[in-house]
Amino acid sequence: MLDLAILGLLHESPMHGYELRKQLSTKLGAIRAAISYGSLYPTLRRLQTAGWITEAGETPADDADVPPLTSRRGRVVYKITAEGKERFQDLLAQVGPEAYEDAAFGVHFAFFSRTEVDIRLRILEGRRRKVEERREGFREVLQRAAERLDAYTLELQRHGLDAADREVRWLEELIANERSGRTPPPRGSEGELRPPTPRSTDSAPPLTARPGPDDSAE
Amino acid sequence: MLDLAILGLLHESPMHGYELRKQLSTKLGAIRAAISYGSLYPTLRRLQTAGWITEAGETPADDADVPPLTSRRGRVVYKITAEGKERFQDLLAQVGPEAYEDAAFGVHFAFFSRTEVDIRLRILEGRRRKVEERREGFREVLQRAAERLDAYTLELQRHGLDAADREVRWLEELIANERSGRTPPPRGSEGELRPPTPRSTDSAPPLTARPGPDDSAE
DNA sequence: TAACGATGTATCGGGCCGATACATCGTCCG
DNA sequence: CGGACGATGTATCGGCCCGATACATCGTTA
Repeated sequence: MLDLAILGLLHESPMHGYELRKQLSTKLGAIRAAISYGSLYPTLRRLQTAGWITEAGETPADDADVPPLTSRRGRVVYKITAEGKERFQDLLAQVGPEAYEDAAFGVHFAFFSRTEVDIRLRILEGRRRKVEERREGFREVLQRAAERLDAYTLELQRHGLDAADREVRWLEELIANERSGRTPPPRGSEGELRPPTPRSTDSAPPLTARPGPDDSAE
Repeated sequence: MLDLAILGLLHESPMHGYELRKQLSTKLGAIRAAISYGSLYPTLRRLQTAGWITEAGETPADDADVPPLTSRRGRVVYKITAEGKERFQDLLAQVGPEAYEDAAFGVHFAFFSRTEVDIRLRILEGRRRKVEERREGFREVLQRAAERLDAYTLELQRHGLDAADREVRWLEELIANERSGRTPPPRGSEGELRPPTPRSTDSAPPLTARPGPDDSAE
């Protein structure tokens, strides 16, 4: 899961660990909290061993007189290899039930611009089914066991029901949009394809509900 | 975190592992996915070693003639000890920054009926602050870096922004309610907005946004 | 009678997190 | 001038928790 995210980012441009973490945090911020270095560095080493990425020696811009004082800085820049790109495509297209999980779904979604439209649809629909099941679970609890639970637990259930319901509707919009052929920018061109932007300053944007964690998730 | 949840459930009544897992799933369903046995059983053993819980031997209802054929079934019922109850209260009142995390917040919330009002308020406010920060993060990304991100990533950000925004409002309602002295969550006051069946078959219940998980991004 | 799904306990490998350590750099402030 | 601080940067370690797996019993269904 981290593999996919890291390969995806390095596919866009070479980077060192720290930068990688920052970009992951903003790109996947809606999905999972900032990824820990305790995950990041071991994963980088694993990817390197597997041959998906390599170190790309920082190109020190070479200065002839200053160097002796501070020994070469420890900045390690990674870049993706040809095998890494293949691996990335494999992972992208690998649509198992895990891809509908909160975090994994988010990562797949974040790289949708690099994904074929039919894969996108399969993932969105799988995710929808999963969230629908979740939602029905909440409904059942609320209808059948309401009197056996305390007020706060019930509130939590309503909370969950509403979130699931919203996410289903969000997914439905996205699915409809994909089917209509009007898909967001294919790649490389990030000119504004969304002139209307109906939600910029709005207090209550249309879509949503939270995949994360979720949660952890988690 | 699991400790708190397990002690809380066993505080209500003795139970065996399987049952514990089921109850946790419904009680915390909005927060985290079903807890794994790979977490549950080791945790139970840890709690037992610490003396917070004990085995309460299943009271086999004793039959004199049937036993020899099948050796005693392996059902292990656990019950909380006096020390366990103390521990539970300690954990409940322990309001560190961790308690504002998605999963931990959910667990604390689920046991709010056993928590003092002032603790409840502190947790709700801490959580609110945390989610507000999250929300501002999304806003900044959307305002300052919108043109550097692809359409799907942007959609994810809006998603997150909306969810965070909703959760903040949810928390605000809960906080206001706590302060008003009307301890348990309100319910019923929002009825007039949509007269027939507030949320049973309705597509859009009132509150929410999702605390759980992580995310997870699994 | 065989298959299946629910109930039930348990372990193992591995992913990921939080805490921590350490080092450099620029800036702010006394 | 010097020290504190925060951002940048790499890295490890202990531990929580998950998913997969194994195994066993029971009742229902085919």
